[in-house]
Amino acid sequence: MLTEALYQSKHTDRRFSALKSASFREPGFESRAPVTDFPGMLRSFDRNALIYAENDPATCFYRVVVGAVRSSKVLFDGRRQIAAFYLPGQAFGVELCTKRIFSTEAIVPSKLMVMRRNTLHSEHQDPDLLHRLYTMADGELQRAQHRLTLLAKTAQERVATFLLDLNDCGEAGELLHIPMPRQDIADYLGLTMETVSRVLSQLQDAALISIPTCKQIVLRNRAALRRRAG
Amino acid sequence: MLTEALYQSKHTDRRFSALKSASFREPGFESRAPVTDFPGMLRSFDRNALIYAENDPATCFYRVVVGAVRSSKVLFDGRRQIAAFYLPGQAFGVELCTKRIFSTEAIVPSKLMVMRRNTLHSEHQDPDLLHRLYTMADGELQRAQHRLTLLAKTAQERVATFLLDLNDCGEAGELLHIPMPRQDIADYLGLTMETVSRVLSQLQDAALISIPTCKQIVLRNRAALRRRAG
DNA sequence: CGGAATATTGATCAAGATCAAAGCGAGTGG
DNA sequence: CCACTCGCTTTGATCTTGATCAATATTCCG
Repeated sequence: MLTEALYQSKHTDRRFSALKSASFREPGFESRAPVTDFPGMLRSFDRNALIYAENDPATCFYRVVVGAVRSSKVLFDGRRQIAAFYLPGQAFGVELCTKRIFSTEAIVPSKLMVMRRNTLHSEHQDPDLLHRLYTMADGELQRAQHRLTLLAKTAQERVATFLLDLNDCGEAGELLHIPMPRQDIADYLGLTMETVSRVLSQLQDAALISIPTCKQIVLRNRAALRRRAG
Repeated sequence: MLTEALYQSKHTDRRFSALKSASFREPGFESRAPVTDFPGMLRSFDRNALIYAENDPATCFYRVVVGAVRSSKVLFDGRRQIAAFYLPGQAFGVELCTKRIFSTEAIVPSKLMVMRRNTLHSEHQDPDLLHRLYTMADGELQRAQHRLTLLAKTAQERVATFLLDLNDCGEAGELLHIPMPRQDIADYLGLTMETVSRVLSQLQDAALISIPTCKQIVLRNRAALRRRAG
């Protein structure tokens, strides 16, 4: 199944109109990074729309302008592992492989800058571009390796780590906007939805955070949170 | 603390003699990849010798010629997460970062090809080399992301995955040589030593593997093992 | 042969999963 | 405008997996 951006383009209009609906406004997820240095086409994706699927040829890479994206893989029996979340300003799909290993989906209605990779197979001609791709892949590697330490951590530590990481890549403020549902967080951390929810409640009881709505979390005591993150 | 290869060189002679001892012979871990295409110095490291430490400046990258290497990180309370193992033919330390995020150590007496990175900051001059570095970092990324799926897996699945992965990067034969102790496997998979040992025994009882000695495992039924790997 | 390090096996315990029910909130239609 | 519904979240009760604690067995050395 080919689901790369070209396929998506058939539905762009419908999706774009969906984007304009009132429900789209996601405070805290406006574009923060300059996108002008990233030539390509702007495309819109509905909530849960597939951006590319496992085994698709890797013809494009992407940068989130507005919204949020998850990359994931489903095991034979339905368990799902989320490999990464991408927020505005972050690039993804920069791996050098020809076939996608994870599929990616929009978590909320999102706008992505899409760049075709075959315009990049002139990579050898443009060491600068090559270097930038390498740098992006390297960032991805750093984050993946950082996440491997989750294997050694408890549920509390995993959730605390998640909140702090999300805080680092979002704005500096104490109010965190959580674009993804609890199930996504669970599949990202290797826990169940229920455990994530329980741990968040515990952290609230301990006055480390507060949860005004389930999509908003206030970090009340980042130092203590960092201590619990291991 | 600076522990890059230059520091190590002080001890090279002593280590090299250790390497020559009879105990060094590690069947199945001879050099399999050509190293001639990898200019650099050959250095020897004792068992458990530090190759570089967390926070060291990243001045070199490496390729295993003989032996086995682990890269790891220790949490504040002593828990350890192993990020990767490197076997003969595999390169490591190719991240673009300036400071090391993980430390690396020789698991058994090892010989490494060491290449200084500052000879590489002429990267822009050599797009071919840049491309090769990118390719290596990309391989590292693939493996790290693959390993993230461990978070969703049970102990049996983790151990089965480990055995198959080790088999993939070793020779084609059914006899697997395990250079690392059980504790390393445990810290790699996010389990305890005891659980690793128990699961291996279970797999042996189920006739999927046999364990002639604790450093040797025979894969008796790879298809079934793959099924258990999730 | 002997002793230290590493591995295996057993018994118990606890963290997190599972199963189940209730609560909440946003969008829909009467 | 309110009630209804559907999807998501929270909370509770119980169970299972893997951790922990402890003893024994191997292996690898000098």
